[in-house]
Amino acid sequence: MIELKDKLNPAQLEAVSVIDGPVLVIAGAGSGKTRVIEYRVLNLIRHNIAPSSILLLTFTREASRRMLSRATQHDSRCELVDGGTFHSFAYKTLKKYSRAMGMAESFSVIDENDAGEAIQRCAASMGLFDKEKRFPKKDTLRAILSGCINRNLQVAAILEKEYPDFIVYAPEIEQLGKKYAAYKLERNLFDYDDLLIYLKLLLENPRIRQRISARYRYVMVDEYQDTNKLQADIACLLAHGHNNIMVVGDDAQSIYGFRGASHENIMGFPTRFKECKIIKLEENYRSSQSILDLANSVLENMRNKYSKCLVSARKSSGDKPEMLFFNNAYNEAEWIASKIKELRDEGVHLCEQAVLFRSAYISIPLQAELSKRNIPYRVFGGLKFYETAHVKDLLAHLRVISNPKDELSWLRILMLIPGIGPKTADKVMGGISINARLGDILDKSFSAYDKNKFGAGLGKLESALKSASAKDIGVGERFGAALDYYIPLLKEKFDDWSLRLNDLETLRQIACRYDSLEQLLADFTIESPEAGVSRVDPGVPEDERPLTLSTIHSAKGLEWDCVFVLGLAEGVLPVSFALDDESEIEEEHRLFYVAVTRPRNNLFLSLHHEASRPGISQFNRICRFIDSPNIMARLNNQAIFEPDIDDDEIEEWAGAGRSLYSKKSLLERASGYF
DNA sequence: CCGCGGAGTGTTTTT
DNA sequence: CACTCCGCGG
Repeated sequence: MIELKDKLNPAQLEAVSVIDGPVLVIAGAGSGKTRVIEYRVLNLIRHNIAPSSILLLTFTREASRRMLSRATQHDSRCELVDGGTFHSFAYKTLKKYSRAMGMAESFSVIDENDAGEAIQRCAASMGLFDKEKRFPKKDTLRAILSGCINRNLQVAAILEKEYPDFIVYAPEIEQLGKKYAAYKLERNLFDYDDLLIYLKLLLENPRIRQRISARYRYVMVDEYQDTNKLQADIACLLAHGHNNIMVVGDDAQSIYGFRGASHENIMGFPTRFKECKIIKLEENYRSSQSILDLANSVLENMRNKYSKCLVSARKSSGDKPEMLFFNNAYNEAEWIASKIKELRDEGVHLCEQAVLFRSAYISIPLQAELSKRNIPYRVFGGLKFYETAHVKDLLAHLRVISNPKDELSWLRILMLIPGIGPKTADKVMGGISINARLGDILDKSFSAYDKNKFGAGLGKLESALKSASAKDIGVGERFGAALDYYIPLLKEKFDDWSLRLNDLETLRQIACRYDSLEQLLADFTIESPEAGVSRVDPGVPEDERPLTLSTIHSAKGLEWDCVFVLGLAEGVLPVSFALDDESEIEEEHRLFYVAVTRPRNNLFLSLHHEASRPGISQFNRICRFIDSPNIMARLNNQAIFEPDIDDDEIEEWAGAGRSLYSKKSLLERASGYF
């Protein structure tokens, strides 16, 4: 039996030992936050609290899985703890109470793309695009409406702040929001925001709330600094009956402001729960003192003063972080790839190294270089597997089986049929009464078009959907039926169909593991699996696991021995869109802080002079968060890499379409004299 | 009315 | 580059 006091420092032990009542844990980077949650779960269970009455809400499913699997190693009962993201918890709970709420029993969760599509249809039906051609586009409309919900603001307030050009359209956009809400309800569609809205609504009913909070007697929320108003309300409602709520977070690591996260949540927690115990964890177990010195200097430079100073628990000060400058993205990629190899040869496994960046596109030259050198890697963040066209196409066929009212998926699959475009799809859709059952739709609505030129295509779809929706077959078989039908269309639609077919085969393997089609579809939207790799397989030995490439956002809460942060130039980090807004710059600054606090031993910061992409301006100045004396003093080597190149190499560059400067940057420089 | 090709536009971070 | 929008030929 593990003695908690042997494993924890006094502050951690205090947090872990609390059984009842509200607790706020302010946990600096690397201060053992994960450890606190892990042992607190264990401690609760040792006090004979039923594991199933503990609820652990985290930001990613991966995070909750990680914490629970560690706790489970100490005590197998920990496996029964309920956990997940706010969105997945909302889905699960709403599913259970949907009838009580007066909604359909089964519903589909739609992603942002589909949400945009739905909004466009609503706006079009209201004639909003006819009157004014300057009316915002669907993605902007979606962002505005979602902003209202996640930031708890009126349409006019969002417009004023973010889209001043569109202020005149406030009344129309408000109407659109109502129309869109009705559209989704009629068709059993929930977008990400609806999951939270309706969960909150559910919890506002006293009887249901009592029931749910009796079920979850102990609530824990990780990364509380990144919750928005709606999520904080949900957490508080859950704790309403018993006040047994522990929230853990670090205001200096708040990086989801764009999604409505508000530091007021974590700051206001003691006001919301008057008896709340506040525990601060400041001792850092992760990084060497040299890295922490840098991190502390970063904190010092922030406008918002975070009362924090990380102290290393480790003895040696370690290597100073390095700052590297490169002429172009290719030099940078080459250098990093060879350094990674070098470190691996010195015994740092690839899985103990990571490369972090602000935006996914920054990593593309590096990905090419890694592939060239046969260094295996995994990419987190950026484009999602389930968002690719072929995956969405295939899933749409399954979605209409699961929810025949899903107009968006119907339109998608109808338009795949040769000869059917938007107009015809709409017409066929009109024949599909939104109250109809799948069998009726297939039997009645489709046969009307037998004589049309696309009748044969429709017929094939009909029989495919019939076999995919047959009774008493497994999810894998349904998937297979849809895939058989889709393959010819896939080949027709994409030149690179064989790669895409591979993806779909992988997907089929995943589908086979599910008992419920609805759950499969929900998981894909709410907790997207990574491309190809479902999870880190514990069977794979450490030295064969791949390198991690990740956005800084997706790297939150994780750590590695050795971390590279690339693209540290103005306009990349901080991103160009943030440059004229002080609070957004602050968030970029915190993002930089998150990045530098990931490594245990080695940190390499780098930038290249030319970020050339069509349509994007050039960024040549070093990131402002580094460009200050107290930061520079913490960095080593500041070497400027301008490797000698010979004529052959210049030839090679020209052949590969590379150049030192883009046309645009040449022009900028030339005109800079005037 | 479909679907193709060309022009034009705007590029973040995540559930 | 990737995506949308527009105009034209079939």
